[in-house]
Amino acid sequence: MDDDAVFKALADGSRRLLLDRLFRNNGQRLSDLCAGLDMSRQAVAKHLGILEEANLVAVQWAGREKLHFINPVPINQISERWIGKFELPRMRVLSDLKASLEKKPRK
Amino acid sequence: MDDDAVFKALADGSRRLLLDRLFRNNGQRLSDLCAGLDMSRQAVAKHLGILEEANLVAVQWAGREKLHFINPVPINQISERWIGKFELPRMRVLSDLKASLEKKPRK
DNA sequence: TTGACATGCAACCAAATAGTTGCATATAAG
DNA sequence: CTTATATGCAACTATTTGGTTGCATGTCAA
Repeated sequence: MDDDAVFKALADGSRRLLLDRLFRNNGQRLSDLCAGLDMSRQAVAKHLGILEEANLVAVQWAGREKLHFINPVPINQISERWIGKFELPRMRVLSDLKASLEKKPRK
Repeated sequence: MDDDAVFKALADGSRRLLLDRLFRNNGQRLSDLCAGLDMSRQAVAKHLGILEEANLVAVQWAGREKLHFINPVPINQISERWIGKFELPRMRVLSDLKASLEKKPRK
């Protein structure tokens, strides 16, 4: 329900990239996710922590390895609750805009 | 196509609130949008500028009044291109997670 | 046990962000 | 014309954020 944490987590490109990677290959370790990322392990760990905090990533320990799994639920919630709000009446809004623009002379 | 600007714009609660307001009542002036917002007019103007930059808000001048209109297109693009990516294979990912968790003993 | 690997924690730093205030400009109204 | 309204621009500030480094802890393997 904390959509603020989700939106903030999604605001960073590195974090979106991490989600992309987990999407392609779920259940990776921290050190796997670091590979080729031009930033330190600790930076990646922080990003993953933020994603975890936003409940976008779930974690499972296996011995000394921390496995990361993507959790699509919060994204679906945003899509359904907030984005859907703008999707559904899309045509109405666009036609309102068109009408408003036509109400005024072009110049 | 600049999804980074859109995500960053959506990351702030005040800006999401402004979009909510425009959704309920499209084509408002800057000073309308300031009402009751516990922040200065200039702060609101900055937020609207960021939304405009991200193409989430379109603007039409009417004399000395600047009217703001919500633009749902970028949100739809995100929803379709990026969020849809996680929505579609939702079941597969969740069952992967379930399988992975069951692979390890609970404790 | 010893050493290598995987991760966590904390302090620190630079850049970006959200907000402020003050002043300028343009339009509408009296 | 004068005044009030609607907005813009710019400088400044505090907080947040994304990143670093150094060191500590825990687990696997030889």
